[in-house]
Amino acid sequence: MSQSRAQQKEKTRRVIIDAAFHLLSQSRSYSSLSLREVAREAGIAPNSFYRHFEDMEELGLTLVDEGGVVLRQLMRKARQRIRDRGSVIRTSVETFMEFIRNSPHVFYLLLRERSGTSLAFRKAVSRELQYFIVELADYIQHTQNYPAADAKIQADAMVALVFNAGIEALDCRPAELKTLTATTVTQLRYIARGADEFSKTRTGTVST
Amino acid sequence: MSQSRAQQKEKTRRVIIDAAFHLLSQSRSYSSLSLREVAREAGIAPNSFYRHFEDMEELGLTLVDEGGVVLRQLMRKARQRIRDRGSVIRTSVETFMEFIRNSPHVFYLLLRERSGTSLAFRKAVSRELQYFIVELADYIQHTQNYPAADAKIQADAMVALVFNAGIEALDCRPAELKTLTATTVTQLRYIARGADEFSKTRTGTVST
DNA sequence: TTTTTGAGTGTACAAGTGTACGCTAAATAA
DNA sequence: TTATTTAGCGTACACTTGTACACTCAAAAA
Repeated sequence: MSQSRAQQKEKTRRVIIDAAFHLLSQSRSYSSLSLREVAREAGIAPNSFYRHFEDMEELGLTLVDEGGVVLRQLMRKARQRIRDRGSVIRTSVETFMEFIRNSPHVFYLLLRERSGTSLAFRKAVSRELQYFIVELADYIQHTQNYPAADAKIQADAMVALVFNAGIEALDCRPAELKTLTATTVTQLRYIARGADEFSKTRTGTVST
Repeated sequence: MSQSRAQQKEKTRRVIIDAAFHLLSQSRSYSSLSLREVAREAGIAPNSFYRHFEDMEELGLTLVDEGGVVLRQLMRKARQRIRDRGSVIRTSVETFMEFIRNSPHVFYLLLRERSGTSLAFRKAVSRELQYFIVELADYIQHTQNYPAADAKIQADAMVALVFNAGIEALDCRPAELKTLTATTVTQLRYIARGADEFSKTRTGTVST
């Protein structure tokens, strides 16, 4: 039992992280959380917080990283499903909607900090989203045989639309969610189809 | 001078509103503003605030309304420009980018409160954006001769993408802004083209 | 004229905040 | 064994917050 000290510390760290995630909700953004509040929720003294994090910003960035892990797990799951039953677009959108329902706290965090007041946060979230975009762009590039740049633009648009749908999903009753999903699927199809047509029609220059 | 009393009140109200807008910035969201801070910026006593607004939420909703006015002015301007020199998509995107540069405070507000913690705010911003979407859908419907529902879906996607570009524009150096604009224009073209193709190919049912 | 109204002020208070400082006690090192 | 390290705590302090209350004094009403 030569590392029980470090183990205990790691455990407390987890408690703090979980407490912070738990406090996030539709009516509570990360920036509105106070250090004392997180400490209270974690069941530790306010000062103990500093044994684990420099300040709230450092904790926040840790949360974003953890959120990124959840996102990548989601991505893997989606890939698996696509292999199982085809239909890239519908499967992706449905998997994402499921994610929002299952891990709303993570989604709140990423969504809000993406356009939040802290540059460090914005960068961190942006970096996590890039994984998604790059991966999707790769997929498009290889299955559709597009130039990498075009695939990236397309993937970027698709992720933006899915995220946008996520925002609307927050205030949706379950019934409306189906419509929203269908709408989003249609929008992604427009993009896929449009990009496809452009790649066929590729003329030298395009007029304004 | 029989209404100088009401005039003075209106004037102070404006000072408060302007003070609040002035405090908004890339590093300052509305929800992080305190009543005292706004009062300080406006040069009035904290208590005087209550002579004009019930609480900070009421002031915030007023700001969103005023932001909506700015947006609609923008829309009118864009329509004029389109009439002058064609090219709907490029003109719209450029006008919007200009708006972000000229009225960043308004954009910060709408952007953040759209996915913020207050339902009232989310609804208010959503309502303002609907003007945009409906107007754009109308345009598409009439110039392209689409069913209203399809046009709405298309317009919705376009506004989402332009807004998304706006988020990225916030952390852009002017040089990158040109690339971003070009990318966004391409994305909107994908949608326009994709929707067009779908409307042509309209078969009975579409498989998953 | 006198009376009433109401925008704006100053004081005050309870509640919450971040964090500095010094301590305890248990795990680890010597 | 003894000495050192360190996670966690309690107290304390200076600060900000929202807002209740009692006032002023000029404009509007009577």
